[in-house]
Amino acid sequence: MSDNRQNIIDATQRLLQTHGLARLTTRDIAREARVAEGLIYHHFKDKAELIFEAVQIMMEDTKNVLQNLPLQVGTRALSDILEDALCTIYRTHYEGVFIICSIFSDIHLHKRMQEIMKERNIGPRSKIEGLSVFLEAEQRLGRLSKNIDPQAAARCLWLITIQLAMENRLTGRNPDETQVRKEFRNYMQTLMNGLAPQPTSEENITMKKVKK
Amino acid sequence: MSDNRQNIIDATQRLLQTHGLARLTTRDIAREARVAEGLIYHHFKDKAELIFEAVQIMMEDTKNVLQNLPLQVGTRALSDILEDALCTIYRTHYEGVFIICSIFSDIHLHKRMQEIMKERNIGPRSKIEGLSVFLEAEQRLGRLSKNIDPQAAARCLWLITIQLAMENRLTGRNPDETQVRKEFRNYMQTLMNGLAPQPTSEENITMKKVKK
Amino acid sequence: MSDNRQNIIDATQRLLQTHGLARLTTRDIAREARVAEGLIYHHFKDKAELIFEAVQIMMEDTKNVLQNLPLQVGTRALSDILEDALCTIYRTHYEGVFIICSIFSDIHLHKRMQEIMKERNIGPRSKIEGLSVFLEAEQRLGRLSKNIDPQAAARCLWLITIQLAMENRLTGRNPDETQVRKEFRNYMQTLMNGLAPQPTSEENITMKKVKK
Amino acid sequence: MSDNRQNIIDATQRLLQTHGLARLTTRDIAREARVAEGLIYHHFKDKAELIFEAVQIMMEDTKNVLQNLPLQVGTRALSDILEDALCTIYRTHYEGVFIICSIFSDIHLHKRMQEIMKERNIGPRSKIEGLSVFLEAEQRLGRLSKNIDPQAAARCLWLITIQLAMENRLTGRNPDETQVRKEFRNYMQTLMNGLAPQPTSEENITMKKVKK
DNA sequence: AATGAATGAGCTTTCATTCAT
DNA sequence: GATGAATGAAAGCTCATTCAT
Repeated sequence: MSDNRQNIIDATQRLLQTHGLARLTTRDIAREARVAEGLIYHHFKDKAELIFEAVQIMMEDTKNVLQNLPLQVGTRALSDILEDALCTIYRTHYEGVFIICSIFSDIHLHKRMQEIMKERNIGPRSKIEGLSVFLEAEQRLGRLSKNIDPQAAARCLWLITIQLAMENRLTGRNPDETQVRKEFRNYMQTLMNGLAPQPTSEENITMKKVKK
Repeated sequence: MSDNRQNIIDATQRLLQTHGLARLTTRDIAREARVAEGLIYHHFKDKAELIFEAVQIMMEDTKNVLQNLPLQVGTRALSDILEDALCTIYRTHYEGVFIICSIFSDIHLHKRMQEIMKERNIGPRSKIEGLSVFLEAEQRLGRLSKNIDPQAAARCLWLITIQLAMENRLTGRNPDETQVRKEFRNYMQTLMNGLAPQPTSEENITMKKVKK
Repeated sequence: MSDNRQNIIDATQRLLQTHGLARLTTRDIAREARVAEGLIYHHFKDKAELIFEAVQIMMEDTKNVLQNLPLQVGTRALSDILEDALCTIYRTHYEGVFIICSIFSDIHLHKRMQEIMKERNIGPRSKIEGLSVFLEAEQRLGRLSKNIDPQAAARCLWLITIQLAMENRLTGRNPDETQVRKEFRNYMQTLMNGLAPQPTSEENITMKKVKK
Repeated sequence: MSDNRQNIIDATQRLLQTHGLARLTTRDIAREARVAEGLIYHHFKDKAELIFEAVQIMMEDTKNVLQNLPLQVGTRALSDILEDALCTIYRTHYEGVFIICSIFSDIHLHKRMQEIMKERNIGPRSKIEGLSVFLEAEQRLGRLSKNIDPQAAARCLWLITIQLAMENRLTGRNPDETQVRKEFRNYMQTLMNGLAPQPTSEENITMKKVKK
């Protein structure tokens, strides 16, 4: 006894993640879900409704994952926590990048999604929020510079994961977590030290380097 | 006497911005350009090449700004130069984000685009290159920290503008230039100072602030 | 209750024989079979696969005759067995020469056909094989010269029927079976005796003639 | 000063020989002839007329080549003369096989060609005639078995070259003359000795073998 | 005579959707 | 609920032909 409605939604999600919306056909969905093509129209009014359902569920999932992130404030070395967080965000985006792009490619879909996102408060802002709150807390603990704006910082970190996820997805690579982690460390070094020239003596820089 | 090649490109741009890629058909393009459908294939090898051409022209502004960036090394306050550049990039991407994402949402189209880019020796990197070269020069002038990797920094700046463009599009907002500029300044401050807490005395920070 | 798959194949055969491949369109096939054009692609991967299927069925007779040939080894006069077989091959090829040549006239189609044959492990050789095996058996029985290469001989016989079919089609003639049979006998005599002058006495030749 | 009319015909012939009729476009012809596409319609009523002209000229050429063959009766070793002749026929067919097949693929073209061939007495029969006459003469000289029918023999030889030409053209191979010659010798051995078992003593066979 | 941009009908193929079973 | 054969509109693309220059 299988819940075919759910099967179809799951199959749609899987195909959206791996192949995108542009070439997503009802035939492929039916094959992936191991049901007849006609059954789709028994459970959903049309293809658009099915896609809409699938995307919505994916977005809720992503939101939940990210909102549970900042429970770890002060528990471990900051860089470790951040790395973990970024890896989670990376994974989420690696899975969702095709969908996000797809929504932009269809003005109809885009408009409807905008409405939904407003209603349910799902959106990039709301997701970054979790990271931002976490950084603010760490800042209060003195583990982050008092000069930075936590929101802006959260965004910078956020962006890097998106970029990496898109690049890897589109080039067909799927590096394992250790590799991803290594790349993040590289970017984070730049972000932590800042772009501005250091006004202090040479020792300072050396010290920093030693620290890491 | 009409240049139909240009007509077709213009029509494509118009339709991309108003309806998105998903609903873009050669039939519609021909109708919009008031030419026969077959003419498209006289001037372009296939639909992908036409889209490529349209996107290239849309990105012209960004290209020009970034290629001319190295000429401004050391001319004005670093933050001013960067702000101007980022604003232009932002604007172009705000206009074009629909189209760029669309291409990413269709694996077939994306592959064909990469082929065309190879044929013509154009790469997405080439745009960031200008920014990267500029940052390196500024670094040599001592206006940027010696600890940063100019390439990584260029990427961070680049990403921020794209992300901002996407986010505003996704949420349906269209802030005017002063607002955009303000937001950039916020990000850049974070990037310049770095996330890490300053190990030196309070004066240091004050000095930095004064400098800007 | 109609088997539309078969309808489509039948319609294809009819159109191939009456109009040739050059003017064969999927539209016409669908109309002839009284089905929707799209149905063709439900039952066949592409137009080439449909044509392949149609040709296969047309060649069925030849296949059966040749595969059953080894069962007749030594049962009747060798020349009778061969004549029967060649007549069937002739007939099939007279019907099918248009189509076979058509496939050779389109490089794309020809390549696709070879792909399909590879997929299904079918080869044109396999038909000649039956003839070749038969000749080898007869050779062991002493009813064929020990000096000949059964494969080369099989090929010669095979070619003669095809050539005759092509020539008659090309010149617009359609001789009845007795005429065809007579012509084959003529060829076979030449093949059996060989072109080389007989080095032995006159009696020899007389003996041969008596034998047949 | 160039005769563009002839240029176009020549280009058409070249393309027909190498690529066949099925994908022959006026655009390709114009490019091959280095003229504008429109010029074709200045010199020929339509594409069909051009093709017709080109094919006709090719057929006349072939006819001439083959009718001059049997002037060498008795001049050299029989096998040498035959080998030379077969090589010429082979070459002609290697060049013409696509055309022959193409004519079969279009019933319209086929019917018109049939008419023309009748009018001008060009056809496979008339071409084989030359070979047949030659064999008859050699038979009278005692260099061929008195038992064979020269016409049937001519056909057998003829067929072999066609078959080899088709096979090589379609598999994309173009073996040089020595290779072709070697293969012919193999077939000719079978044809010369005949398929029938040798009724004479064992020595005879040995003698034959020694002879070769 | 020569050009090549422009036309538009027609091609193969795709795919969301329907419907008899 | 479930199937999958069947539909037909529309997609990208080809190509013989025309025509202003």
